[in-house]
Amino acid sequence: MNTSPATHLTIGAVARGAGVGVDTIRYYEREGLLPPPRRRGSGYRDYDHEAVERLKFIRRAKALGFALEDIRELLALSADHERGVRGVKQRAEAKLAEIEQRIAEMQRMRRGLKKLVAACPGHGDPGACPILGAFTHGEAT
Amino acid sequence: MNTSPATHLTIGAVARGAGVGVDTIRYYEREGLLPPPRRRGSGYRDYDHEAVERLKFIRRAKALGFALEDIRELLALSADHERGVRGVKQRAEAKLAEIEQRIAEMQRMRRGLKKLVAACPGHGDPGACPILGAFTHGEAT
DNA sequence: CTTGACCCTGGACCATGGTCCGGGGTTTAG
DNA sequence: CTAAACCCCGGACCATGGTCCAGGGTCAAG
Repeated sequence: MNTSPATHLTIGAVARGAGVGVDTIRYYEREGLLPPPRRRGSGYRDYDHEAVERLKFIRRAKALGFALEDIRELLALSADHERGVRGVKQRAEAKLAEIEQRIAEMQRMRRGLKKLVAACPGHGDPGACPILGAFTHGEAT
Repeated sequence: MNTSPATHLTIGAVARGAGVGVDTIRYYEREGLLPPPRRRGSGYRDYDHEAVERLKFIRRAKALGFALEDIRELLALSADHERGVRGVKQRAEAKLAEIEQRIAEMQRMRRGLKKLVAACPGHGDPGACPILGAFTHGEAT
C-alpha cells in the first residue's frame, strides 16, 4: 500500500484540492484542526496528500453536523488509534443522538408551520390568518 | 376581549413577562424587531402588554426556525395588515420549504452516521473502524 | 533578471445574536 | 430621607467560522 507520504504540496494546492480557501487552512491550523505541517527552507508550509484528505474529512464531518470543536476532538481521538476507535464510536453515537433530537425538533416546527399555512386563507381579514394569530398568542408549538 | 393598551410596564417587567433579558429587548429595539416604545418623563421605556406578546412571538418564531431577519420581515408584513396576510402566508410557506429541506439534509446525515456506527466494532484495529475510514475517504455522504 | 503568482505573518474585520459594563439618573419601600 | 433596585446610554465584549489586508519574502516562466 502506498500512503504516498512524499507528495509536496503548497498550501494553495491543498486548498484547491480540498475545495477550501488558504485562509481557512491557516485558520484550521491555528484552531488545532490541522496539524502544523513541516516547512520548506523558505518557511512555506509543505503538505502531503493526507492534508487534503484531512480537510475533506473536516468538510464531510461539518456536513454531518459536527461543529469544529467536535471535529477537533474526533481528530484527536483518531490520532491516538488504540483508544481512539472506541472514543470515535462513542462520539459518533452521541452525535447521532443529537442529530436525531434536532430532526425531531425540526419536525415539530414543520408540523406547526404546515398546519398554519394550510389554515390560512392568504387574503382578507387579518383576524382570519392563523399564522399571525399563532405568533401573537402561541398555538403553533 | 380586552386588548388592554393601558398597561404600564417597565422594560424589566416586560423582560420577566416574556422570559428574555432587558439587554435583549434593547437589542431587538435597535435591530428593528421591537418598535420603540413611548417614554415616560424620566426617559424610561413605557411598554404595554402587546410588547410582551410580541417578544413571545419572536421567541416562538425563533423556535420555528426563523432567523431574526426573517422575523423582522414577518413583523413588518403583519404591521401592514391588508397586504400583510398574503405576504405572511408566502413567507411561512417559504420557511416551511426551507425547514423541509433542512430535515432532509439532517436525515441524510443521520443515515450516514447510523450506518457507520452500526458497522464499527468499537475496538481493535483502527482500519476496521468505518467511521475513521469514512472521514478519511468519504463514503458517508 | 524581471515579472507575476504565490507564500509568510499578525492583526483587523465580517455577520449573528446577544451579554456585560461604567457612569449616571429614577423610583420605591421602609 | 435614604438605600436598594431599577432604568438610561454608549460602547466593549463573547463565541463561531471564517475572510481580508498590509507589508514583505519566494518561486517559476520567459
